[in-house]
Amino acid sequence: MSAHKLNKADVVTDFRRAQVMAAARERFSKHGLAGTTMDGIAQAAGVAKGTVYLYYKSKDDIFRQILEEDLQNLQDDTVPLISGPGAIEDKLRRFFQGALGFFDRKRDFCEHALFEMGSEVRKKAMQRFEVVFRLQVQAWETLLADAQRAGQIDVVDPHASATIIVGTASGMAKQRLRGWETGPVDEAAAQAARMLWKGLAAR
Amino acid sequence: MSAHKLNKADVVTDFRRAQVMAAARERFSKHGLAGTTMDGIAQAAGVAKGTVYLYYKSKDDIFRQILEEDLQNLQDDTVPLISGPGAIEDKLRRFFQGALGFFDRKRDFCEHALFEMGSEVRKKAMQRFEVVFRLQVQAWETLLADAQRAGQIDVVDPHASATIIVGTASGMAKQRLRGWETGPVDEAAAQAARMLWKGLAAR
Amino acid sequence: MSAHKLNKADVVTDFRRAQVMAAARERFSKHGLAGTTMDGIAQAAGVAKGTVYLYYKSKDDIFRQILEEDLQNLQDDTVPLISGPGAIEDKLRRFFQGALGFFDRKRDFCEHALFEMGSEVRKKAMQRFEVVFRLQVQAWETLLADAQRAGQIDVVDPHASATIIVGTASGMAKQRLRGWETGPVDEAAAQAARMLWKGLAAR
Amino acid sequence: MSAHKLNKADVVTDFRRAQVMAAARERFSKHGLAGTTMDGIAQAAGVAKGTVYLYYKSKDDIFRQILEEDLQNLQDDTVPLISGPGAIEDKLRRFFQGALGFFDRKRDFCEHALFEMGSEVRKKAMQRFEVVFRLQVQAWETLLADAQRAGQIDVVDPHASATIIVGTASGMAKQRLRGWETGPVDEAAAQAARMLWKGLAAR
DNA sequence: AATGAATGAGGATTCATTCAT
DNA sequence: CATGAATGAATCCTCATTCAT
Repeated sequence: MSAHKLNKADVVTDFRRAQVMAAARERFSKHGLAGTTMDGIAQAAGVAKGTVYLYYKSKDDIFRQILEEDLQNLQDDTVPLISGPGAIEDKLRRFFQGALGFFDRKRDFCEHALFEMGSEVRKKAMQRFEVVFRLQVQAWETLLADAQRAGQIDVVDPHASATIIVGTASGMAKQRLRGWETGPVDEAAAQAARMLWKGLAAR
Repeated sequence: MSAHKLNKADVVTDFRRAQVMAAARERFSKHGLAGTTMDGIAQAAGVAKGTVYLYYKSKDDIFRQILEEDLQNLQDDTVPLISGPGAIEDKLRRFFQGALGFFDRKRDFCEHALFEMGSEVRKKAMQRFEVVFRLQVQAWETLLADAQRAGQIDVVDPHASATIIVGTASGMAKQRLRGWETGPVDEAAAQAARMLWKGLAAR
Repeated sequence: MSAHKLNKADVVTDFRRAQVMAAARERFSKHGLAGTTMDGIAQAAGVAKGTVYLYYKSKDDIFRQILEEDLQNLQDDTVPLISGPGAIEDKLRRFFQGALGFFDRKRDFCEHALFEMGSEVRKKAMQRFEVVFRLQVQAWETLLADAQRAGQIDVVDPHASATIIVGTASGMAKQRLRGWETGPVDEAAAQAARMLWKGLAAR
Repeated sequence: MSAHKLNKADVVTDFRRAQVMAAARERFSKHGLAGTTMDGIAQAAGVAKGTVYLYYKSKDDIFRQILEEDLQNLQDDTVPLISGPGAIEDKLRRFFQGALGFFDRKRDFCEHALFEMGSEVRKKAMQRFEVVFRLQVQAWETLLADAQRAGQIDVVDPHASATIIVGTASGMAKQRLRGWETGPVDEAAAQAARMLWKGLAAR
């Protein structure tokens, strides 16, 4: 009875939070963390500056929450499929699609935000980032070790290979983030997957 | 013997510039661009605030010069060896060594600095970064195309492969930058080189 | 009754602007443009430094607005009466009253401010000043030329005479500004008017 | 033996002082008091900054001395001729020539400097200015009173008339200083003299 | 005497945060 | 709940002056 009952106050609260978050995302994307002002966020959100503080403790608080949301998305877009069903080569391709696609979508925000925070915030953010990274590596490592035992591939060091896979995805994502490579995500993902698969499968 | 005769003033100037730059590097590494104050730099350098301005025009100026120095190093550490003599597999290994080693050495500074600048500075820095990136990709692409023609390897798309090589190096560097992977540089480089080489050489 | 209905915000804004402007006027008068600090203005206005910036963009902005207000006053006090109705001798007297009286009232501010601004501001201010000057000369010139045609006076060069009238007023104003002459405005105006009138009317 | 014997040190000292003063005059003219830096003066003088301090105590000191020199010139150009021999109308003309010509020559410097100083310096400068002013008025007043007694003219109040004469000169000088009037000095002086003379001589 | 590197006080401006309405 | 005026700490940069060489 209570779990799904949202009273008007809750609805308004959710709406305001989303409204502010969207505005903040836009400003962070355009001007970076330091370059974004609470005035700017409030203005973009169409509310008064004081109102922002009703929903978020501070500028850092907003930033942290945007980051958390995005990293959760990245995790969801890349980790589950590794341990799911399917051929390894296929998973490789879909993994690259997920990672590259994510950063393609978040381009503007990531360009500024991922590395621009004060030491406190950055530490937290990096810890959260590390979680996603480790989950990705772990999932690949498990998969590769299993495949190795099953004689499907011949890798000496599953962990190192997993690290390389994840590193490649992240490095390619950065290139696309900067606009240095601009081809379609699917094609880039396919080529990376093919090349790494050959590297893994070759005797 | 006379061409490089430095008078005392020059020596002092060089010394001060280095002194300030070292101090700035330390502060940028610890606190990021926005978090570093000119007061802090001056204090760390053991000089008065005004003295810093005798050697650098502004905070951004210091930052830019550190960046330029570092990126030139990165370029020197990675590009020439690709077009130099040697076997491809060997070059792959040395390329990864250069890139990973560079970021290992610059860890603290890079952690903050590479992406944290105001939009003006960032734009410039990114352009400079892009130059190094393109030089790396270009060198690999040429090498791969040549090897392809010589029948040494079988790559469908030299540009895509070059991009993947460079992306892998950068992605692995970031992992090490963050401290998520900490093994010896040479080993990581060797494994990445071996895997990519198999991916390239496999029929 | 409704057209000029001011809501409370407007009233407060007007009050603050006036409050800051009055404080600034006082400081500029006492310490000149360069010698006046925003801290000083804020303190004199009894508000925080940041508050000053809510109402004026910069120190120069405040200065410019004070100047504009004063110059508009000077213009209103001297130009209209010249082309209005009345005898020339009477207009001369009232013109001197207007000009001398104006500077008597603004003594402190003018003492510093009229000439003390940075080259940018000064240029603008001088252009505005020139406008008032030209309006005064023009008005006198027209009047004298008309009177000449009507045979009331005998001036060879209406422009030169107009320039002398305006110059005399400004020169006498400066003397009073500096406190070098201190008699009543009306008397000084009357004497100048009488002397110039004799100079104009004499055959 | 000692009065006219300048040893080498004195010559150098005089040379340096003049060198610095000329440089300072140029900078003050171009950039105003606040806008002129000791660096700029030293550079323009072709000496090191420290050297400037060997010859002048401070920036204000330089400024004061330039001012003193100029005001002495103004005095010499205007006061003696009033009490010298000649017809009043002629003296009027030469007085205007002296005053207007002086400011024509010093245009650049005066434009900035006369009113731009900090309260201490200004006070001193204005006192010195007042001396010249009073000398001018006094000289005219004496002359007019004498002429009055001699029945040459008919002025009710010699002091007021003297004040007007001096005020007119100063006001016209300012107009020319600003570039609002640009005709030849002699012509402007002649016209002003003629008009004031008619004002004085008319019954 | 001459130098110019070093100093550091001083000032304009920004902006996250608070709080009275 | 919402507002936005007010705050003032924080920071970059300038430049007159000093002093060791």
